[in-house]
This record gives sequence, C-alpha cells and structure tokens, in this order.
Amino acid sequence: MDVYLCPDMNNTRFATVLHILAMLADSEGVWLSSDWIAGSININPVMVRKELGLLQDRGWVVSRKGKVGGYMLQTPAKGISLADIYGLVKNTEVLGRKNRHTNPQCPIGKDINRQLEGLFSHTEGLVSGYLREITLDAFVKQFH
Amino acid sequence: MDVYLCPDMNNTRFATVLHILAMLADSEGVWLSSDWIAGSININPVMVRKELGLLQDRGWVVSRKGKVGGYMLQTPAKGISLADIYGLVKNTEVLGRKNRHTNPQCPIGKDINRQLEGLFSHTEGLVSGYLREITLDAFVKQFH
DNA sequence: GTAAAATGTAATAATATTTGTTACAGTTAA
DNA sequence: TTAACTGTAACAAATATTATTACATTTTAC
Repeated sequence: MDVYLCPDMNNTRFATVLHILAMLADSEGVWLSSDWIAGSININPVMVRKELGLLQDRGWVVSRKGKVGGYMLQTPAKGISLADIYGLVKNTEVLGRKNRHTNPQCPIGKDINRQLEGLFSHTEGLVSGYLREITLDAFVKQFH
Repeated sequence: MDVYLCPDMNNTRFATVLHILAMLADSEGVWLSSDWIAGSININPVMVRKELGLLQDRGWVVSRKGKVGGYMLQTPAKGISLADIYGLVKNTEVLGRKNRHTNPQCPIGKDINRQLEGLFSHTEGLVSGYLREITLDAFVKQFH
C-alpha cells in the first residue's frame, strides 16, 4: 500500500493568507472578525478562521473571543516577508511533482528524480530569494 | 454562471514530459514506443501518447505508425530549453491561484489581484530565465 | 443572568483536478 | 492477414481543494 506524499500548490492559499495579513496590517490596532475578512476575499469565514489558526501558531496574529472578538496582527508588518508567507502555505514545488516509481532499470528512470530535485531546489531558491526582500509592510503600502 | 478559468500546476506533467524527451534525446535515431517510455516512467501508455501528441504539435517529435512504429526526436536536443518545456505544460502560477470575486468595495480586495499579478509575473520571469539556460541536451548529459 | 456575536474545530459535502483505463479505428511491416 | 503500433474519445477512479453545517465555548452589553 502506498501513502500519498505530495499534495500541491494548486490552490489559493498564498493569495488568501496574504489577503488576510494585508487587511490586518492595514487596520493596525483594530480587531477584525473572520466574517469581515471573508467578505473581502469572498470565501467562507471558516476557511479564514482555519488560516488564522495557523497564523496564530506562527505567532503573527492574536485573537480575542467573545462578542467583540476578532483578530489582530501581533508582529510588526515589517517583520514578515512574503517568503515567510510562502513558506507557510507552500506544499508543492514550483515545477510540480515528480513521478514516484520511475523504473530503476532504465538509465533515465533511475536518475530522473535526482536531476529534477536539482531543478526544484534551485527554482525554489530563486522564488524565495525574491520574496524574502518584500515585507508585508511594503506590500500593503502599494495599495495606497 | 461561472466559467472555470484557472487550472493548475498541481501535477506531474513537467516531470513526465521532461522524462519523455530525455529518453528520446538519449536514443537519437531510434524509434521508441509509448509502451517502452511508459515503462520507464511507470505510468499509463495512453498518458504518454497524449503528451507526445502535444510534442508533435510543437514540432519537436515525429511519430511513425504501424507495427514497428514509435516516436523520435525531430529537433536537436540543443535547440530545446527546459523553459520551452515548462511553457508547454505550465498552466498555473508559481505562487498558486488568485481568489476570483474579491470585494471591490474593500481597499485591499479591490487591488489585491493586481498586486498579486506583479508577484506572479516576476517569479515567472525568474523561473523561466533560469530554465532558459538549460538545454535538453545538457540535462540529458548529466545522466552519464 | 441572558442574549448576541464572536472564535475554534470537527465532520461532512460539494467541486475541481489529475491520473488512469477501456475501447477501438486506423496504420504498417513481416 | 496478423501483430504491434499510433491516435483519440469516452469514461472511471483517485486525489485535492473549497465550502458548509453544526455546535461548544467565550465574552460583552444590557
């Protein structure tokens, strides 16, 4: 039997989490509810709360429960880079996935995944290196 | 009603197509069958023929039908870059997808997709620029 | 104290996407 | 004329993503 090992970046999580953080950074010192944020992204509030859970685990966000609850940024927006955000949501490689089970009897099949790994890690480095230079703060300032 | 606009890179197509082309380049002048290639990747031969169909459309590959049929590279392996291959199979952005339907009433929701587009096109440029410098020929030579 | 409006989270359902498979028509060489 | 291919449509299965429901818990305001 075979475990599934490689979920992918075929999703909107980077866009969603960046959206959430951008709103929080843009409303410093104000508690925003998951419903309010969800209304801006136009997705289900439960999805927003799930992502906010991870952001709290990372220590970037705090929540307050109860009637006037909500979420607020805890880390300065200058201290969060887009590479940090990418790292949080990334679960696949830029160039997609490898084929598992390539044939070890074949000269190509035997080594292809090692060669691919070289490409994957280099492209990963390029993307992360670029995103590392952009802070959440700088990103949000573009909106004004 | 809503058309679906944005399929994704949550797949093994780059790995698969590169594997196919690597085998063809590694067996210059020999007709390889889809079954043979599929046996190296360990996927269904029909999937291989589907990709080979696209490679023929691009003019990189020719096929021969009938009993001793198969596929052969038509373009010199030095004339194909990994960026070409990436361009052929790429159908999503490196950083994933945007949320459609963001709220135009919200300062963030209104502009987020334009800002994301900037990130997407820059990362795309980084990745393609790197892959453009690697030819299929150079890639295959690494295997020996 | 009780109602209203939040968070937190599990469980499940609905969609979307990718991959695999079956089937068969057409082609070519021996 | 059979065997072994390509080409492709149609369908099925597996996997991934997103949405939804439900409800326990928390907190404020009245």
